[in-house]
Amino acid sequence: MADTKDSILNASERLFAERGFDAVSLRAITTAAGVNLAAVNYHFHSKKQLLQALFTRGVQKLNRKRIALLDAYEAEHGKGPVPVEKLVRAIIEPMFDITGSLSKDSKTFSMLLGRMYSTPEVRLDPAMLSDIENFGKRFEPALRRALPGVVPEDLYWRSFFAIGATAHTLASSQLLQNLSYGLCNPDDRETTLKKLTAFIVAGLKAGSGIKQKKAGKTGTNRRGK
Amino acid sequence: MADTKDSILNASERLFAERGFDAVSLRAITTAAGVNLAAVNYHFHSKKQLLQALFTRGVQKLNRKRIALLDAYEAEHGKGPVPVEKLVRAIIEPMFDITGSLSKDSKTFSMLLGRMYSTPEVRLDPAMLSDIENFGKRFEPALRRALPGVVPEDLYWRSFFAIGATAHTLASSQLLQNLSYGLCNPDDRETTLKKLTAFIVAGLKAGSGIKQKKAGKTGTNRRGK
DNA sequence: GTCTATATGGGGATAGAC
DNA sequence: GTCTATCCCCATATAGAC
Repeated sequence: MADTKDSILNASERLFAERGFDAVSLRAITTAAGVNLAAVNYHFHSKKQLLQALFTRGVQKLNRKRIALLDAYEAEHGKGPVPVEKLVRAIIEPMFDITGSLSKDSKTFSMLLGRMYSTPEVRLDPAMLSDIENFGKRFEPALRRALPGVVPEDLYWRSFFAIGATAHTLASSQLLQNLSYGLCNPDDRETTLKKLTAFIVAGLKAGSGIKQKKAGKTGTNRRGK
Repeated sequence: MADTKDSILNASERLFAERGFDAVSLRAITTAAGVNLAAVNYHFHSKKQLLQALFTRGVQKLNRKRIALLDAYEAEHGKGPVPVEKLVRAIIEPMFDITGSLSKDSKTFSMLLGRMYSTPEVRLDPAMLSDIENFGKRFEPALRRALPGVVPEDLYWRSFFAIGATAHTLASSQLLQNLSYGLCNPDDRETTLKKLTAFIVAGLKAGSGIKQKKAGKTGTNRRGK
């Protein structure tokens, strides 16, 4: 049985993901976790630091899985570059996998993660920072090799956009079902992953075949200005 | 001159965008607006409905501009389809333009809009709904024509991802500056637009038809399931 | 480590004079 | 329409017994 601390983490992960940080009171958390109200402040010192701990735990789990996938792919491809498709997959797939500790709801932390990017309450603590650095050190070179035609600046831009698409998918996938009049089913994990990966890969590769979009040649993209 | 109601709208637009809905008190709003505390409830009945009004006002402004742009592009292209690039541009560009009523800060509503998608407090009121419908009725056919190779289901998926990329850019562009160690400058509006448009267009077109994306050796795009 | 009880403060909303 | 004063609730956080 999870001890008090873990119960709190698991309950708050779910609640924050569902309702957002401000909308969830400590009372709601402790009730859901079956622990005493004062336990949160005893174990985490404050509500903010609880959120902090939550993210740190989640991001670490996440990056461990990502790097494991990358390791596998790199082994598979020997000295050649790992194709972009697989790199994107390695980064994104774990975000749709994380089960927190509740086996029934598979998307709790992912939803929370989707919210994180627009959650100013979260500050990067040292543990999380070093974790993110490790992640970057592993994936950046791999991406560079896989996309030799994309200059570093663009690689940042595009990765940033990719994060946005992913975060939005994690946080608001329900919206898609409405917008598409039921045509798209975001609860189908594998389909979602496939569509998202295809979109991101295309965006990352954009125009990397032949022409650069720098001033000079206008190529197919005529800007009427 | 802005009357009380508008002062409240403008002040709250800025504050909500900067700090988020819950983090901004009515007292902060009325102080910033230079009006009395009770004025908010007098004019908007509640804090939630203030947010509502804010979104309705913003979305209407936004869609008016978008449709005007589309009109212009369609006139320009006669009976032929408007290229995807321009459609994307017509949708996205106004989001980076909106100045609210504060001439000095150009991104207030846009940032707020970026947050909206993960803001459960917002419910679509009738005015906003009909507005969004008009928007869809104008742009959906145009997109279909511009992307004949993309099945409707995928068009929804991809538009959804595009929204995510855009929202993220609007809401957290500051993040990019850090992630890229200063290499990318998200305050440069025109560059941001160009990069974002290129990314989205590539994602929308992904694997459609023949004419684009030859990424050399990794171009093994196994389609079909 | 866990609980009860409480301190302390801020929040949204309103009543009612002007 | 605008203001003052206030109500009342609910939040986080802590003190101190067990």
